[in-house]
Amino acid sequence: MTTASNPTKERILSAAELLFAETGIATTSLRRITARARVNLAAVNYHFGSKDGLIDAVYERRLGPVTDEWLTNIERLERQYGDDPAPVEEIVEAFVLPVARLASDEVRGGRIFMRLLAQGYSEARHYFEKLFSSQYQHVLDRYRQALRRDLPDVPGETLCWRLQFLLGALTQGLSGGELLKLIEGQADPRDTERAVNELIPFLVAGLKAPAPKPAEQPRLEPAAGTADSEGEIA
Amino acid sequence: MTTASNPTKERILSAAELLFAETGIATTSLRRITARARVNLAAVNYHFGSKDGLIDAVYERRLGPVTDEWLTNIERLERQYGDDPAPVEEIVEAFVLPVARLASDEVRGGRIFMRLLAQGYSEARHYFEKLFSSQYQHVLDRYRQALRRDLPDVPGETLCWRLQFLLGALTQGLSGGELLKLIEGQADPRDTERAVNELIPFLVAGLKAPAPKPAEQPRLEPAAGTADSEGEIA
DNA sequence: GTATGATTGAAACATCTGTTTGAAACTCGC
DNA sequence: GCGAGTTTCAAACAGATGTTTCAATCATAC
Repeated sequence: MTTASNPTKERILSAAELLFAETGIATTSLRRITARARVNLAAVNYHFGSKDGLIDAVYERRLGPVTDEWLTNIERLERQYGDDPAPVEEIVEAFVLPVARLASDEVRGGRIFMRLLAQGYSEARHYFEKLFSSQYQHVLDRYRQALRRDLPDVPGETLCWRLQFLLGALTQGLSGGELLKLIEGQADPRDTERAVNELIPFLVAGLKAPAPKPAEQPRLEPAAGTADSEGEIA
Repeated sequence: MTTASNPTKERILSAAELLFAETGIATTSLRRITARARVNLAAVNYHFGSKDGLIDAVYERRLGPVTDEWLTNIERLERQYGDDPAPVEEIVEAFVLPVARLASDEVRGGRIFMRLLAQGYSEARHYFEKLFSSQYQHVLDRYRQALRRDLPDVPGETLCWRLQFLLGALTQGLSGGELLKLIEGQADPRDTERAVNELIPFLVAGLKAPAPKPAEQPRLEPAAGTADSEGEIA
């Protein structure tokens, strides 16, 4: 009914995903999408209601399986280890692998979507916040609690920060590595298997790091130059 | 001539930066910008030539000082330690602080720009690639080499990957933490000083992590469900 | 075959986009 | 005070955008 049985709907989704990732969501017109999908312009509004509906559908198609896998994995760990803390490595792997699997889904353009995901916070923020608070928050919290049990020396707040860093490194690392190309020609940014192999020790070590000393001295003394005050705008 | 002495130019830049960060670059019209800046519509084309010119100027205004500071810091370290390897902590701090200083520049809306930076790869990619290859690549390489000397056990490629992860965690961590809010209400995402304090141990530990074992078994066996083949689009 | 509902098609809709124009308003040296 | 150069302004420009319309086509059950 919803998938695969309806070819034009899927054609539109794939074309949209590709073009969104290539040139951004806002700058991609429905005409470019429908031309790429070899489908009539009106088909988008017919099948998805509006461009916003299409955007939602593009994200939904990919993110659903990831959430499911996240949930499956954490539940497996909880069952497996009971009240004992699961090893950090396994928790991290349980979190990273579903995303990596998405990124490595070449035939369905997974990596393209990863780039879309990395930019999601900006262009489709309202959708993300809705989606996040309804689904991911819950899952993410399970992972946080699992890590918490395993890292008694890391304060709760610090763990929150580190989860944020983890998410940043994860999306950046799996989104195809535009930056990596620029750092040096060496590593192949398309090698997801390799990316995972590199990511996990990095993240595990970061999570396990000793908690930062509370304050020391403030390191952010005001910058040297440029002291114009810049009037507010009403 | 160029800065501060020309009020409308600065007004446009600030209004554009704010709106770009709030609603994205492509979806922000010149009319919204000029209205916010209380300036005539034609002023943008008069002062910046085009919308693209304005986008460039917005990025340039913030990124110039960061690059300068990056360069200053790495040169100070090179001078200070000579042929000895500088401690990883200091290298990381020398890299993180200029960005953090930018993010904490509340009066000039630095954090807003950080969000813009985090989304920069997608919306202003062409500009970023130009800018990156002309400026950052060079600086980033100095940091990479400094770290390389200090981490002889970490293979070159692995270090490249880790630099990428570092950049991801850095932008995500300093961009105001939309995610952090959602993880849990605890930490204050606006506390840049705190973010730096948390970032540095995390990144240092990640960089120092033992190198990953080459291959093991492939961890990305194809996902369980969803086996529709998804026709290509020509 | 024919009638019913879902889908496609080409064309037009109003609106918004970045940019340009040319006249008015300034600034500043003389 | 005047006039050259810079900056502002309102108005218009051509083009692209998302959406709607309504007839044509398709599939399917009777």
